[in-house]
Amino acid sequence: MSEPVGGLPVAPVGDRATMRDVAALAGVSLKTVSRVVNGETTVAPELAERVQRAVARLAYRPNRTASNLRRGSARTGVIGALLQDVSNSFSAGLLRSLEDQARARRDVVLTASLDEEAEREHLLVSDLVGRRVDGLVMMPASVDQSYLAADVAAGLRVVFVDRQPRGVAADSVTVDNRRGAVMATNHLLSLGHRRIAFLADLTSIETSRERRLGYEAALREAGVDLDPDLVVTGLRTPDAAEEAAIGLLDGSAHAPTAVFAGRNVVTIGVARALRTLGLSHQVALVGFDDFPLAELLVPGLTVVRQDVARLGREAAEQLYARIEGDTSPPRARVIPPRLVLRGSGEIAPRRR
Amino acid sequence: MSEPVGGLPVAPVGDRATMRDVAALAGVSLKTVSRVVNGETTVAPELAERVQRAVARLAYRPNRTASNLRRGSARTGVIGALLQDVSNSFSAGLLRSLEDQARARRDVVLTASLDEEAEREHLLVSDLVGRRVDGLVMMPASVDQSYLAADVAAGLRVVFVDRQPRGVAADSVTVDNRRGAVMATNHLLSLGHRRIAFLADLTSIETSRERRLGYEAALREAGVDLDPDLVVTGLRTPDAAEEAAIGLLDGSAHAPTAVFAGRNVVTIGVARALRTLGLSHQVALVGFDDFPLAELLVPGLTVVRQDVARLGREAAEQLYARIEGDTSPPRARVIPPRLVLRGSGEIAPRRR
DNA sequence: TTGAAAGCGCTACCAC
DNA sequence: GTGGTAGCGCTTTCAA
Repeated sequence: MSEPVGGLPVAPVGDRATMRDVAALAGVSLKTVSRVVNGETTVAPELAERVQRAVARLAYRPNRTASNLRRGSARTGVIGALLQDVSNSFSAGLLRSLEDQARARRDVVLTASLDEEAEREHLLVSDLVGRRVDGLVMMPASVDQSYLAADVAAGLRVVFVDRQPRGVAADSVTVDNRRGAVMATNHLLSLGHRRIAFLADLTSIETSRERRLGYEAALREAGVDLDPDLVVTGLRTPDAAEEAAIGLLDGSAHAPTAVFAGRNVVTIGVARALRTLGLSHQVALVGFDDFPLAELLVPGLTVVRQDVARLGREAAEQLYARIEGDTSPPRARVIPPRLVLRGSGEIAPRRR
Repeated sequence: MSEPVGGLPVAPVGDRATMRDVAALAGVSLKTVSRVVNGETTVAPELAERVQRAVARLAYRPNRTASNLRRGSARTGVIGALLQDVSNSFSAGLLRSLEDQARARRDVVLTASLDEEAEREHLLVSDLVGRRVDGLVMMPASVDQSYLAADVAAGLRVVFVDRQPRGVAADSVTVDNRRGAVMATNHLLSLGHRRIAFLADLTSIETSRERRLGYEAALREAGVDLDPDLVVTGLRTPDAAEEAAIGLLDGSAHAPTAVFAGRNVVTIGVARALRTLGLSHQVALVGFDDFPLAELLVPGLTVVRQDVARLGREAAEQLYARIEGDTSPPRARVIPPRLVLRGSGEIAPRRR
C-alpha cells in the first residue's frame, strides 16, 4: 500500500476505482453510474454531471472483462496471432495485415512467436483459449493439430495461415509453395542450368517440404537427375546457410551452377557465401521470400514473392466470417506466388 | 444454435461449458471441480477422476478472466506493446524482444501499431487500460502524453521506448539519437565532406528531431555552414525519399557529396536514388538503422546501428520491475548507438 | 474431504 | 428517471 502523494488518494498499484466507488462519491446508485458510463440517455443531466466528475476524480475506467462476463458476451474483442517469429519480416508482415483487419473491427491482437516449437504452440493455444479470445490465426509449429479437435468442436475458431492443418478440420490460407518452387526451378532450367542446389530450413516445416517437392518435380519433368548432394536442409540461420553454400560451391566440377534458396534466412546466407567466394555473377541464385533491399543488391536478387499482406488479410477475413457465424465447411484458400526477376536468377551456367 | 454432431453435444459457437456443467456431469459440487481444476490435492481420487472425465468430455476450459475477477488478482498476465508499425523491422525487433521477456514470466503481449497517429494512441491506451493490462510499453505517436497522468496516478504502469515521455513522469529507454547523428556526421566530415545532406522523417517525431540536432551540431562544431537546401524532412516512404534525393543530387555544384539518411525507410529511398543516378560509388551514404542485407549491397551500407534487442529487453525489465512493486522515481535509460562501417559511408568527396 | 454461501465488477431485469 | 436485486464464472470463506 502506498502513502497518499500530492494530496491525491493513491490506490495500491493495480487497484483501480470501481463503479461502486464512483457511485459513492457522486451520491447516486451504482446503476446510474453504469448508465452514464455506457452513454444511456435516460439520466438527468445534473446526475450525469456529478457522475462524470466523480469518474474524472477517481480516474475510473470501466473494467471490460467484468462487463463482458456479466453481459455473457460471446465476444472479447481479442484475436490471437500465433506466428513463427514476429521479428522475421514474413511473420511481421503477416501480423501487420491481421492487425489491420482487427482494427477495422475495433478488435486487438494478442501476439506470440512459436519458434517452430510444438510445445510452445500447445501452451499458447491453451493460454489464449483460457482468455477466451474470439479466434486464432495460427502458423503451426506442430506436425499434427488433432489436439485442437475438442476445442474446435466446443466452438474455438481457428484459421491456419501459411501451413495446412493436420488432424483437424479448419480453414486455411496458404501460398502455393510447390508451384513457386517449380517456377523458380523451371526458370533456372530454362537458362540451361542442370546442377541446381536446393538449400532449405527444417524438413519438419510443411512449406519447406513443399518447396523441395516442387524443386524435385521440376527437375524430374525436365529429365534432370536428382543429385542428393545438392540438397541441404535443416538450415535455420544465415550462418548455417552460408557455411552449407560454401561447402557446396567448392569449385569442383560437381559444384552447382545455380542455387535455389528455400527461405529468406537461407537466401541471406547463400548471398553472403557467393559474395565471399566472388561468385555473385557466376552462380545463379533464386530465393523464396522477398526483402526490402533485394533490388539494390548487385546483381539484384531474384525471388519468389509471397503476397504477405493478402495472406494476412484473407486469413483474418475468414476468421471473422466464422466469428460472425459462418458455419460452412472448412475452406482452403491458396494464393499464387510470383517470380520477381532482378538479375541474380538470370545468370547462365558457367562454361566448363 | 447448432445441431448435435457425431453424438457430441455442441454448444452454440462461443459458449463453452462452465464449471457448473462439469459439476453436474460429474455429480459433484462446483467447489470440488474448482479444486480439481486448480490442482488441489484434497480431493478423493475417485471424485477427481470423475471430474477429469467430465472436463475432457465437455472440453471444459477454465475461464481465466472470471477467475482473475474473483481472485481480485492485480495481474492479468497481459502487457501491451504500442509500437509504430510492427511490419517495420525496428518495431518488429522490439516486439520480439518484449515478447521474450513476457514469455519468461508466462505473460502474453497485446500488440498494436500506432502509425504516428496520436488519436490511435489515445484509443489504444484507453482500450488496453479497460482490459486491465498489467503494463504498457509504448513508442508514442503523440507529442504530449499528459493525458496519461491520471491513469499513471491510478496505478497504470507504462514504460516509454525509443522516445521520451512528455507531460507525464514515466520510465523510458531510448537510444542516444543525437550522439548517433553526431557520429555519422563527424565520420563524413572527417573524410572531407562539407556538403552533407540530411533526409529524414516527420519533424513531429522526436528521434527525427534529435538526429537533425546532432547533424547540425556536428556541422557547427566543424565550422561548416548549415545549408537549409540540404535538409529535407517529412519523408515517410522509400519513394518519397528517393524522389527527394534525386532532386538534391542534380549534378550541380551545389549538390551534396554525402547523404545522412535519418531512418531505415529513408535510407532505402536514397540508396535507390544513388543506384538510379549511377552515383553509388561517388556519393557517400550513412543511414540510421541497420538492415539484414546491408552488408551485401555494393558498396556495403554504412549505418548507425541501434541495439533493438537491448532496447526491448531493458524496457520490459523496467516495466516488470514496476509491476513487481518498484516505486523508485522514474528512470531514463539511454543506450549508445554504434557506427558500422561497410563502405558506403567511406567514400571521399568527389573532386570538382 | 466436501459443499453452501458470499462476492469480484459489472449489467439485465424489474420495480418504484 | 432511478435503484434494487439477481447473476455472469469463478474462488474464498467457513460449516458440515
